[in-house]
Amino acid sequence: MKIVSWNVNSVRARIENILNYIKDSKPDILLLQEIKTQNENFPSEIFKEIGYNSYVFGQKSYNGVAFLSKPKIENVKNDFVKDKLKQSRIITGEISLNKKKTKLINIYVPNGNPVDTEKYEYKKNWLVSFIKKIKKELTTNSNLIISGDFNIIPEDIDVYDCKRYENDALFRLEIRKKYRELINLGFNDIYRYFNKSKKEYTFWDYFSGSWQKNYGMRIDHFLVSNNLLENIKSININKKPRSKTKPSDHTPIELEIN
DNA sequence: ATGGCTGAGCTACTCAGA
Repeated sequence: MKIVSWNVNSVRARIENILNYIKDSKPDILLLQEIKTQNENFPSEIFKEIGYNSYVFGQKSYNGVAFLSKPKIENVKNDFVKDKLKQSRIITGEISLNKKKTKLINIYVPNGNPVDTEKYEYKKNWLVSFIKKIKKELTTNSNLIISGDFNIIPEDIDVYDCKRYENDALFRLEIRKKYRELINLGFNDIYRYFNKSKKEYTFWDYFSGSWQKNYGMRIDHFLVSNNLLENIKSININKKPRSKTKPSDHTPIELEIN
């Protein structure tokens, strides 16, 4: 089973790129973030035509997350954490992996910049609530996949210039510690697990030739619970979509799991 | 290099992204 996470930066502006990507990479399940549209304007019919069910938690203009899936996803919910600002940042559902009932958790973590503002506090509090809920979830379910745009650079090697980002909301030690705290509940950062020292990124901003200069960062992740580690076949950052015309600023990260 | 580039909503310009 191929499960992919991709922050598309607007599903409607990106529709051609998404369809081309699906044709090329044939994911079974796509976790989308930043769809930037309400449920009623999500192009579900277009995806239906190529064999994908849509499960959407949209929002006007900003945020919004969704699943596109060939297999049915059960028990889809958008209330995993209570969002204080009522932003659409999380959608969960259940699939079966090798007879293990598995919860898929698709997240779009707040950016948090600028630091020392209410935006930063919102990110921090969002992560605190999320970790608390994951801890609770683990008491009844050991098969969890958390994936999406975390807006967290885990380590120095995950950004082109760590000095420049040390006081940024994506890289501040306080935020990275939240990431470690989450992992320490019993997860692995699957990209880093299979690539101990490789420098690869999932995001390059649109400014001043960042893509061409490879000024990027690794902020989109797959955290898989220890119980599912034996099921994993591979993980891959697919840079091709970022090189196309009218790209998202993020590129897909692809997990193969049995 | 706190700039510059892109999308939504809307139709001039602001907000948000990271």
